[in-house]
Amino acid sequence: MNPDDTAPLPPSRPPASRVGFMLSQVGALASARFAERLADLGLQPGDVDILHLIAANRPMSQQTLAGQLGVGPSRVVALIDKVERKGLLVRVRSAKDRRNHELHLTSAGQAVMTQMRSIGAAHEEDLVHALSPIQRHTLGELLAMVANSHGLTPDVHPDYQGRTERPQQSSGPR
Amino acid sequence: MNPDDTAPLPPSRPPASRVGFMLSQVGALASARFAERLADLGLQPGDVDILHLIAANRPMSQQTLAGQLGVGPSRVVALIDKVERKGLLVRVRSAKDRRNHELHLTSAGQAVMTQMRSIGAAHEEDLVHALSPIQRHTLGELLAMVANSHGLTPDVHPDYQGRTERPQQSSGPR
DNA sequence: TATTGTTATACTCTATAACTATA
DNA sequence: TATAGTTATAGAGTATAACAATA
Repeated sequence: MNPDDTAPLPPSRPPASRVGFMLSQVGALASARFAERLADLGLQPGDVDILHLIAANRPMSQQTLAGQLGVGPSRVVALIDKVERKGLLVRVRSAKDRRNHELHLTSAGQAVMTQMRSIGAAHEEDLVHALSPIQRHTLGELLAMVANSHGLTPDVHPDYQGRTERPQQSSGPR
Repeated sequence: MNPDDTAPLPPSRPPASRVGFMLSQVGALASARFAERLADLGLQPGDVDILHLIAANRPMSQQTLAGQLGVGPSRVVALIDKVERKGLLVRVRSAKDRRNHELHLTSAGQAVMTQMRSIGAAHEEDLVHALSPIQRHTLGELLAMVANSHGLTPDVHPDYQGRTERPQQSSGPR
């Protein structure tokens, strides 16, 4: 099947009028499937965001992390406790300012980030296994156009911000 | 720009290798934007699921609704209380079996469902405004292929089921 | 006095289990 | 005894405010 074919589709799935719903639906599937793969590594989705942020900007203070995540400092305490208990990061008192906790990835934390790249590839393959390479490319390009037009950046997932306002998760239109 | 062009993309957005992340990202955006529009009508995303289910299969008992939503009967009580307080549905004792509550949409509830169709169209237009009609069609077709290949049905959004297992919402891979 | 991180408190959401009224 | 719906209870998650250590 050629995705560029402009011939009308069978009425079971009206295409253009339900893109919003399908995006919401397939996006939720993608999130859920990825969460399952993370669980195999003993990780939760929120853990990944924290590890990525620290890896990209280390060492990082808890205040800075709170700002990046869009949550209050008190919540960061529990969030970090959890990941630290898994041995993926450590808090070290800053020598320059002893109020400050520097967050560092452990070697186990770095190993996990390497593992995540391979489960990401497997996730990708599972998700779009029904599409040909050209179709995958096309889908990626169209999604990037939509993402860019709404100011979504390639690296930031708006999960934490969305959790601030209720209701945070939604169905799409029917 | 032609989405079928197989030429390599600029490296800022590797297309095929990050479709999973972008699906999760754009899907979350679609859900959040739709939730905003619902809020203008005084509705929350969960309300919509309930109204749709009752509209499709009325009258409905609370037990049946609980089964469809994948939640326990006690939770349905609060869920329905909220929508009933908004005047969109009513509970009526069944004459045949007086233990049973039949759930019916009110005329206000039916009016809301009509309104939802128009906000759905506006939502759609906002979401994919950056795409040409042909590109929207292509995106819809590709998403439908992905959805069908994973057994997603055109009318059911897996939100409630996902809430059962923790963590329910997730980031995508980076 | 201001700032970093922590703890205390209250509030919401949800699941499980007891309860009632019907059958 | 079994079933539909309700209420009671307990646990998790999170936001706000009070607090201790450091600057």
